Amino acid sequence: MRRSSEETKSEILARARERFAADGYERATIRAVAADAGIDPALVMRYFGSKERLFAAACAFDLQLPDVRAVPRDGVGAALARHFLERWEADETLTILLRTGVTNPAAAERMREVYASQLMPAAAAVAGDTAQAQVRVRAGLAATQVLGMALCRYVLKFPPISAMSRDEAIRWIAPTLQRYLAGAA
Amino acid sequence: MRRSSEETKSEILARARERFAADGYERATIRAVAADAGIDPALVMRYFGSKERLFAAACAFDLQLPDVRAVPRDGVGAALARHFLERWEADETLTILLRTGVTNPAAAERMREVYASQLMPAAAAVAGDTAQAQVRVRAGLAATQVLGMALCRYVLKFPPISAMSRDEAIRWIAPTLQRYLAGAA
DNA sequence: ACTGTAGGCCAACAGGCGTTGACATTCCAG
DNA sequence: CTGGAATGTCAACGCCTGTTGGCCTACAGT
Repeated sequence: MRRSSEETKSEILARARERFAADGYERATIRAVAADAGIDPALVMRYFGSKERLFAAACAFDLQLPDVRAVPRDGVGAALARHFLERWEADETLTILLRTGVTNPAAAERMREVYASQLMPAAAAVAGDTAQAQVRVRAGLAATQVLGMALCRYVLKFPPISAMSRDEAIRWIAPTLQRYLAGAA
Repeated sequence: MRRSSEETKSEILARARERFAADGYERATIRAVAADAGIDPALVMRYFGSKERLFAAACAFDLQLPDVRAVPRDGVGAALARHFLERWEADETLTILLRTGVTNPAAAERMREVYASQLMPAAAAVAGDTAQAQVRVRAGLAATQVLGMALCRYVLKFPPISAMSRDEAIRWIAPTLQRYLAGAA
């Protein structure tokens, strides 16, 4: 009995996050996660039940969006751009979602949930009393630019995009987000 | 001897494209492709040598970008937006690249090649005599918006984005592409 | 000191995968 | 009519996967 149950459990979770983020769902194997954690694969099953449930635990996720009503209306684009890039680099959860969401239906569903429950309300706060349908479109458009930037920068690693500084990336996409969220229709 | 060698070969290729586009690289199995084509898996190997070479054949790809010098300078954003969406819906090759590029290094490399050899020249033509590094950044930024739109619309299927008409999508992202390619730095 | 239990390991399973080589069938050339 | 390519099938291989059940082993409570 080396470690406490909770310690091993969180160790497994940490290694699983790394693997899912690096390899995607299919290529991230339970055996590899177990090897990274220095334990037997059977233990992973004991603690998480199945690969699918391990995955679900690994991508529990909060965007942690700030209250957009606290920033000046013409600064929401820049504020969101900065927040997203920082959030992306803070831990690997968003990379997991992006890498796995493209082939794994459950992960894609999770991304739609994050969009609906976390991004939508922020867009609604910016929009004020605009029609609901219009707000959903605007939030979706913001998602296309944010996810596209993340895809090219962190996953596909397009040289000019992954090489540019965070501030420069923010400077470029902030006006785009500003227009999508608060600009003319 | 039912069909000619070339017929079956292209039948295999067509079914392989469908599978790769729908499932990504790992989940698209040679056995499934063969079953779709109504033949034996061994035949796929005979004609393509390995799964990797089948994949390479399946994503041979030409963006078919129009000559941007033929469109007015303030219309390049709209022209490219329209071209990309039409190109995306014309066949499944771009979806293959996007679905597999996220987990498969070879596919990611292929995407970087497409960016460098096909998108870059177009951006250079728009930019005129701007510095090369600046052009690469601008082409990369355009890629973030185009790929982000495709990701949300065709792969993740974010409801408001996948439901909007092609023209509406073009109307929204055209100004973004315009600014990235030809706007102020 | 003894025992129950929690933490961990081992070996094996059933199934799917890419890949291979030997065999069958069909067609065309001589 | 016959032989040899061309086209296609079959069965099996070795490997890796998620998953399971039984077996250790070290600690905690009495």
